[in-house]
Amino acid sequence: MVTSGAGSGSPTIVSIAERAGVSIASVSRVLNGLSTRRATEERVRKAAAELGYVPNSVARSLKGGRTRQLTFAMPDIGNPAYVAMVREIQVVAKAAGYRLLLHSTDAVTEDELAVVHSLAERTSDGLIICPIRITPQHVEAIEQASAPVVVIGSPPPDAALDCVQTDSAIGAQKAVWHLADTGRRRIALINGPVDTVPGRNRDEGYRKALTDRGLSYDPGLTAVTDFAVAAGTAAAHELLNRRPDLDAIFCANDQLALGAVQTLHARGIHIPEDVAVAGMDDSVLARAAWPPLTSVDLCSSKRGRLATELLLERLGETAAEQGEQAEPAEHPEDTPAAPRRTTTEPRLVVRESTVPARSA
Amino acid sequence: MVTSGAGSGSPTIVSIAERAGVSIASVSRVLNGLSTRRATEERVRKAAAELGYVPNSVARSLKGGRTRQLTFAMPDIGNPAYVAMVREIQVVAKAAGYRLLLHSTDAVTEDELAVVHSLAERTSDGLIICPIRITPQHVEAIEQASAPVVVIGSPPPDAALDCVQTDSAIGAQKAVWHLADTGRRRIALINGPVDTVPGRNRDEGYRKALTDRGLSYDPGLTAVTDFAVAAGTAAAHELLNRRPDLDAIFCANDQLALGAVQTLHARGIHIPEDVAVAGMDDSVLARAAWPPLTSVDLCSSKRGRLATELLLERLGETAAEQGEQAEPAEHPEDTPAAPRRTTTEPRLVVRESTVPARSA
DNA sequence: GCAATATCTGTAAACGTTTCCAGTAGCTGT
DNA sequence: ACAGCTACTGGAAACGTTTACAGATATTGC
Repeated sequence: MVTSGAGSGSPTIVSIAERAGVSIASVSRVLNGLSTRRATEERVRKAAAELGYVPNSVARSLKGGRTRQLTFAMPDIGNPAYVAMVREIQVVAKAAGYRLLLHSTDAVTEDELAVVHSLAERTSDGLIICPIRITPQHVEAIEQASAPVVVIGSPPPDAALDCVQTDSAIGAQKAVWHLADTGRRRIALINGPVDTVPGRNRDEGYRKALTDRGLSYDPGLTAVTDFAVAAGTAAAHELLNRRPDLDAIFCANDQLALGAVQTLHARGIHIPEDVAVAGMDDSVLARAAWPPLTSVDLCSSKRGRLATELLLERLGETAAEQGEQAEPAEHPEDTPAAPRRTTTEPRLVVRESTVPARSA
Repeated sequence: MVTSGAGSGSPTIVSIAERAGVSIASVSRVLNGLSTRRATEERVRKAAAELGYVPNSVARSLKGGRTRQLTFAMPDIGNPAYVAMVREIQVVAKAAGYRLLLHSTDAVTEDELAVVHSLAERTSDGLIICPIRITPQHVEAIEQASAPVVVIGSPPPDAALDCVQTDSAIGAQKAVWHLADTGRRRIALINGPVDTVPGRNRDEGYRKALTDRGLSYDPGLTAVTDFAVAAGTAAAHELLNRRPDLDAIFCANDQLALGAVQTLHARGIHIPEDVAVAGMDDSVLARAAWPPLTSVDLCSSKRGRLATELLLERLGETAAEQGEQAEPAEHPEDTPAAPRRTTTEPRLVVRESTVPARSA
């Protein structure tokens, strides 16, 4: 019937232009709400509706240089702490009109670097990355990255990176203080790998807290393993064999704590009467356990939100309720914005795994 | 110094062509491994390396019509069953060279339809969607979708959709059989909304199993609420108030079961001696609970994997180890491939929440 | 060394948009 | 009805690739 355009694929701006008898420029303008004569607008809208036109986002990205996609890379989606981040990132990103690309890196450095480098492919407009080991290569790759990157975690202080961190050493300290203050004297530690930032910090906080409370550090009371439930189970067995008199276990995350709890149950040891258990992350697992776990809230959700907001700001999405006066507009063009570090305060959440519930 | 190209943005194929003194066509050919004279290849590679060239995936997508992105849309990333799917989908997609876009729909129909329709934007090459309510609009939208869609779930039998399903009615039946066969007589049900496919199926399986074992259906023993931990806690309280003599609770998923377990603990009721509890999904929560939960494995991971493989096949990625002879190549072009339904078999996993552990 | 061939290379078009620029049509005021 | 202005419109270029085609080299056989 008609000349062309109706042919094969989905309708484009060209099909609409033909059908409406206008130029593609006019179609584009109508569709983007630029001022147009009433008659033109109506014909274009009609044609677009009849054809069921939907703009091609790839073409739009190519022209506009923005994909409206963000990437989140984390070590392990099996860890509820990261799930909490994903959820929050998704919400904020979606609200700002961005889609979310997900990467699981298994905490493998090469994979993490690959994700950073892949920004050069222009597949997404920005990256939130959550590395548990931060090498000089990480820092360099991120500093050189071809799109904004926000790190969730704690890079070395001299690294000029945007990041959202939490002081998990203090978090660990708070947990151990709490254990000591509720009368525990032989407090064990089940930690993740100490060559990771979280592992190192937890170790540091644990030791400091012991000193603070006049307890001595005893290597026999510590175990180092992976951040996972099964690892917690095994480590707890080992510790109990070695030191049957321990009266508390502080675990570097909730997964480890859950594992430890299983071991204690299996051995008929009462929580918290015989042994108290505390975890970190305050993830859903802390509430899922029995007894509910005392845990240090490291603000996963909040960090996810803050990271996303910071990233959006770097992307020039004036982060709406920024509260501050809109001053920083005067950027001398070549000065990169000063890296910003945001810190959240860890918070101890006490539950029945360390303190018996008062009977009802 | 040089004429042009070095200017602003990242290096393109044009910059390389200039630097190497060849045409952009040659650059493209070298970079895509097409046959080239040795000298040309070397100069191009050298120039590309010096400039740190990375191909622009958006431009590539526009030309090629493929984005190498898949989308996964699920109701709630807080549910570990979906997390299991995400993880598996990620792995398979990544192995095939696809990135993964994530959508959380909160099980809101409009959001789900929007995701399906957004395929027309060509943002991703295919979609895996996991709706818990499947309306005629869903079916129609998916049938008309402008890219392949695989449903994880159970659309009505007459819907011509690719899907990966599991018979959760039978799953529920198996769980209730097990409870009855271990001596329980007053078996309660905590279900999710019955206007969802999973809710309806669980209800059906529960009733069938009761009949099978000569138990009568008692509305006073059932509660309907949301698929969430807090909902499980509340529902269990309600049921126990109403029927203090119940001796088992079958829960429509692990989150509800976990909630129920909390309630039982809080009331000092012993599991499984006084009341047995069974859940569904066999998620990490089932192992996290104490006592570990008997649960019906609905194959979340496997369904995620199968769905992704099916989707990749629809995308023409010859799914490698397909085993079959490569016959179906002869497609008469207009016949759409016959919709395929894959079903996984639910499997009961018995743990201590229904059967006391034999003492060691 | 020459023709015939095989191999490689460059030009240009295409993918679907947005946007600059110049031109044209429509208004306004008289 | 006309000048002058504004408001809209169409042509064309651009974003960074891939690829068909034709044209240019290099290779081979004698």
